[in-house]
Amino acid sequence: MSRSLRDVGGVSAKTTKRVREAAEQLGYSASPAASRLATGRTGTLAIVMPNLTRWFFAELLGGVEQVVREAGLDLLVHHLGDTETRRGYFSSGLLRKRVDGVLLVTLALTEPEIDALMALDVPVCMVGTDVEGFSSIRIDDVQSASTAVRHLLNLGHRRIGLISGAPDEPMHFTVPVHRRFGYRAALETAGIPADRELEVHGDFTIRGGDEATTQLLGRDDLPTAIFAESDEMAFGALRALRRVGLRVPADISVVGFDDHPMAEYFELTTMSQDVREQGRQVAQQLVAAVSRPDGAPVTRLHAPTRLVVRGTTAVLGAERRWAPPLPEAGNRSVPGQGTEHQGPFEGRGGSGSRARGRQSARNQKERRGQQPLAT
Amino acid sequence: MSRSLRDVGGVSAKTTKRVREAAEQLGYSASPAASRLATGRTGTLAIVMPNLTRWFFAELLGGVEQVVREAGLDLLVHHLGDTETRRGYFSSGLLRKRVDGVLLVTLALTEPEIDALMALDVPVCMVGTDVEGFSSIRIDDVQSASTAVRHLLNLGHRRIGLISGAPDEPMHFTVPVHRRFGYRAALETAGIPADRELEVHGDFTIRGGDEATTQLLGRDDLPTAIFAESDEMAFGALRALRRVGLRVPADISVVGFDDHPMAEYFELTTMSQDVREQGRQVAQQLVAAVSRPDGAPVTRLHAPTRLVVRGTTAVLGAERRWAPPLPEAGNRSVPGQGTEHQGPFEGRGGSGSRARGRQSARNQKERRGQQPLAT
DNA sequence: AAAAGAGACGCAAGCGCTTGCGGCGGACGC
DNA sequence: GCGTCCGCCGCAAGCGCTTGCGTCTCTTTT
Repeated sequence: MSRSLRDVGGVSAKTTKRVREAAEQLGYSASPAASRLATGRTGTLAIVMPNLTRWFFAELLGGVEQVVREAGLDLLVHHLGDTETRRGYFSSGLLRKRVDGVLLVTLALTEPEIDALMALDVPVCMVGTDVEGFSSIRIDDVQSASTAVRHLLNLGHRRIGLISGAPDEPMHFTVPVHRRFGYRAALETAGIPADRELEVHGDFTIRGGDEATTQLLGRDDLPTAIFAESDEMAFGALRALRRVGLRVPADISVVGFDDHPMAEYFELTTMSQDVREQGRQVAQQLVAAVSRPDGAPVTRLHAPTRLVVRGTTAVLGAERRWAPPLPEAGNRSVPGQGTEHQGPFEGRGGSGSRARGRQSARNQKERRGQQPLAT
Repeated sequence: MSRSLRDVGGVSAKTTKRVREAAEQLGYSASPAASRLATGRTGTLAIVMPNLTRWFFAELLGGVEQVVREAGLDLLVHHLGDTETRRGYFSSGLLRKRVDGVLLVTLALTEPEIDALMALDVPVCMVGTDVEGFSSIRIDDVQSASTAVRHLLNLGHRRIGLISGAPDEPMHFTVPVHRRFGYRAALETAGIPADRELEVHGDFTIRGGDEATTQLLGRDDLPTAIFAESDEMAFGALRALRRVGLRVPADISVVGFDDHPMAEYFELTTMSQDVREQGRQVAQQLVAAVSRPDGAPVTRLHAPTRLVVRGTTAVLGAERRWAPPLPEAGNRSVPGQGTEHQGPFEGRGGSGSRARGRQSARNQKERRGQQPLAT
C-alpha cells in the first residue's frame, strides 16, 4: 500500500510497520516512473551550467549536489558549452516535464529564454546573475571589483591594468561586465581618468591571463598594478610578469578574484568568495520552492566577498620581492577572518600611503567582511 | 500518434510530417514519465563519483556529460563523499528503477556492493578501476608509475621518495595502491632495495603533498628525487622544497602524475593522461550498452599515458636551477606527441646517464606513447 | 477486373503508482 | 447493550504514454 510507504496520514501505525517490513523484505521500492506519472512531480532538479570543469563551477556543483541529495531529490546536470548547444535549449523539451525546478548558473538570459523558462512553470533559481522575478544568489561583482581596485589605489597605485573576461562572450556572464564596471567606478571615484589601453581580455583562463598581460606589457606606459577578474587569469599574469623579469609586488602588484585554492599557494591577493556555500544556499532556495506548491516567495540573496591580502600586492615603489611558492613566510591570511589589514607591509615603518591602505582596508572589512548572507 | 514522433517504422512519411508539424505547433512533447512507465526505459544514466571538484573528476564529468547529452540521455550525478553516504548507497533504492545505466568512477567495490549493483540489472561501466564482468576504462597505473620512476632512475637517481595517497582510504582508489606498486616494482627491477622510510602520504591534495614532503625532509638521508602520485601533491612538494631552500631540479627532482593544467605552469614533469577522453570513451561504452537490449559485450579499455618531461627533473647532480612560473623557456612538451626524449638536459653534453635516459625514454615512448585506446 | 498481399492507421490494453471514495470494523457514548 | 461516529483499509479510476493487433485501404498480381 502506497500510503504506508510515504508519510501520508490515514494509516495506522501497525499497518505501516507491517507494510514497511514486507517491503524491506521483498526489496520493494516504488517505481519512480509510475509515481511521477501519477503525481506529476518528478523529484528531479536540473542544474544548467556553461562550464563544468573550471573551479568555480565544480565547486558550486559540489555545494548544490550536497543539498539536493539531502533533500532526497535527483540532480540532472546540463552543460551549455557553446552558443550552438544553447540555442533553443530552453525551448526544447529537454527540461519540459522532466524536472521540478531549474538552477541556472551564471547565465545571462535573453528575453525569449526567460519566456521559455517561465513556460516551464517550475521554480527557477539563479546563481551569479539575477533576473526580475526569480530567486537568486550572487556576490556584488561591482562592489567587490571596486574594493579590489581600491586596495590597489590605497597602496598608491594609479596606473592599474584590468584583465577582464572575453569582450563579448555571448554565452554567459554578466560577470565581466560588472567587474569591469566596478573597476572603472573605483578609478573614477579616485579621480583617475579612464584609459582603455589598460583594459585587456583574458578569457578566464591561465593562458588568457598570460596573453593579456603580455599585451599590457607592450603598452607605452606600464601599469604598476593589475586587477584580474579571476584568479586563473591572475596566475597567467604572474607567469607572464615573471617571464619578462618583472618582480611582484616590487615592480607590479597583482590582485585576483575568487580565492581559488591555488591562490594561497601563489600568495595571491584576491577577492574571496565562498562558492560552495553559494551552491548550498541556492540549492536550499530551490528545494524550498519546489516543495511548496503555493508559489514560493522570490528571494534574492547577496553572498559576501572579502579582500584577502597576501603577497602579490604592495605599496607602490616598495622593494619587497615576491617569491612564488612562498619562501618561508606562511600565508598571511587567517582563515575565516577578514584579514584585509594584514598586508605584506605589515610591521614595517608607516608611510602616507600605508596608513591610507590600512585605513581603507579596515573600512572594507567593516563594510563587506563579515556580513551574513542576506538580501 | 506516438509512432510518428519517434523513429519507429510503420508510419507513412506524410503522416509523420503532419504529426510532427502539429506537435511543433502545439509545443507538444511526450511526457517522459509516462513513456518511462510504458517502456521501462528511463533515458537516464547515473554517474557516481567520490569527488566532484578535484580536477580529475570535474574533467571526467565534462567528457561524460558531452557524450551522454549527445546520445539524448539525461545524466544524474551522485556524489559519494564519505563512507557514511556510501554505506548502503548501492542497495538503497537510489538507483533502482531510476537509471538505464551506471558509471562508477574510481570506486573500488566490496562484494556486497557488486552484488547490489548486479541486482540493478542495468549496464555498469567503470573508470579508474575494473571488476570482473564490467566494462571499464582505466590507465595502467602500475606501468605508468613505473615509467615515471624509471625516468628518475634513468637520470641517475637512486634515493627516490614516494608521495602516495592516503594509507587506507576506505572510500575509493585502487589508484594509490597500484601506483605505489609500480613505484616499488621499478625500484626493485633496478636492484634498489626498498626503503619504506621514503614512502609518505599526502592525500591527493596540495597541502597533503606539502606536509608529506616536509616529513620526507626530516629523514636522515634525503631523497634526490620525489615521485608524487598526483600533480596536486607534486605542487605541494614543490612548495615545501622551495620553502626550505632546496632547488628543483638541481637539488631534487620531482615527478607528478596526471598532467593537471597547472603542471605546465610549474614546468612539472609528469605522467600525462587524457581524462576528458576517458570520460568520453566510457560514456560511449555505457551508451552503447544501454541501447542494445541483448546483453552488451564487456570491454575493458586501457587509456594511454605518456611521460611529459618538463623542468622539474634533471640528471642527478646537475646544476640547472628550476625557476617556477617558467623564466623564459616555454613548455618543452609538444602537445600530442610523446616528448619523453626532450628532457631539460636536451642539447647539453652527453653523459652516461643522459644516454641511458634517452634510450629508455624512447623505449617508453614506443611502448606506451602513441598506442591507441584498445584492450 | 477481381483477388491477394502489404502497408497504414487506430483502438485498447496495459505500465505501476496515487488518491478519492465507499465500506467495514472498532470505540465511545448514552 | 445498542447506536452512532470516526478512522482504516481496499477498490478502482485514472496519469499519458507504448505497442500488439485488427481493420482498412491502396497496390500489385494473375
